Amino acid sequence: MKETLEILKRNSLSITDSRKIILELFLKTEGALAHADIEKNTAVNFDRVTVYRTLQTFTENGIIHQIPTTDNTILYALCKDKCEAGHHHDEHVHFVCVNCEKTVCMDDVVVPQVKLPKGFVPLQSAMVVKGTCNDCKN
Amino acid sequence: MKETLEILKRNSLSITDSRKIILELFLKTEGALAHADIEKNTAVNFDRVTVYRTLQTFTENGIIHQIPTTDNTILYALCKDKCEAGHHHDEHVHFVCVNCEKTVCMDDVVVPQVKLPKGFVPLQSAMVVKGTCNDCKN
DNA sequence: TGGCTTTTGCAATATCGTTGCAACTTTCTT
DNA sequence: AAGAAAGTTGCAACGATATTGCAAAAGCCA
Repeated sequence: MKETLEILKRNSLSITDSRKIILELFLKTEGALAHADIEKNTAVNFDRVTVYRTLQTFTENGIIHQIPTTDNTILYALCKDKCEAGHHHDEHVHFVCVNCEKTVCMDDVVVPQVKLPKGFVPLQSAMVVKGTCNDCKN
Repeated sequence: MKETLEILKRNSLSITDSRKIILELFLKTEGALAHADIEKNTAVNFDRVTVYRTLQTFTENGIIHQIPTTDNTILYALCKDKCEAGHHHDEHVHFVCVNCEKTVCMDDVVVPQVKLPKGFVPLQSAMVVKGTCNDCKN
């Protein structure tokens, strides 16, 4: 995939199998991925450590971002245009479906500003909405 | 502490040492607590398993709620009046200080509604704001 | 108080994430 | 294109975190 290489080059990262394959997995996945999802993926069979380090590298370079969860896992999702420019924001809403358990990024839904008590200075906001997704609304 | 017993009774929970002491810890703590914080607390020295099970019981009964994080831990904080009535919402904003690393509940700051794409039905929202807190603003 | 129910703590196990190090790949230089 | 330098991978070991079964202990109710 051409886009994969472009992204890696743009971030001055060595082109390696694990990076290519894991990045492609993100590119063709709609929702967010947990570390376990990547390991489970049959086509990919890298060492756990490699997956951790790859995710860390991608996060540091603003290629993916982390999504907060309450179940003691970290989810990762691709950053869209804004992030890739280097200015790393993940200020869009994340949606977790209570039925199919998928997490998707709503890139078009911006996290609204809230008015904080005196003395609190906001730097970054994250928002996670739980509910029923598009595919499960029946 | 009288309030401790009231809360346990209201939820039809047996009065045990661990529940009393852990609940009191929440009542006298301003910010959120991680499992580790409770174990570290010198006055409390229960088995890890007991702490896990106590937190689980409290969560199920709407006494405390979980706060999503990106660092692979779960934070717990007391639910205020609204939750205790049985109708479990944790629809207030959580603030994480990037300096002192404390997490506090902003019970007065309500998570705003966002407009979701067609087909997505929201049930519950969580919002975490990172920044500098009241005590660290210097 | 006595008996039933619930909770606790121990032990064992599973999962998750990190670090050091040697072997290997990629990239750079000429 | 070949060798050197730099970066990456995989293994092994470790540490932290979380879960389950079961016997002992504590709480609850009559």
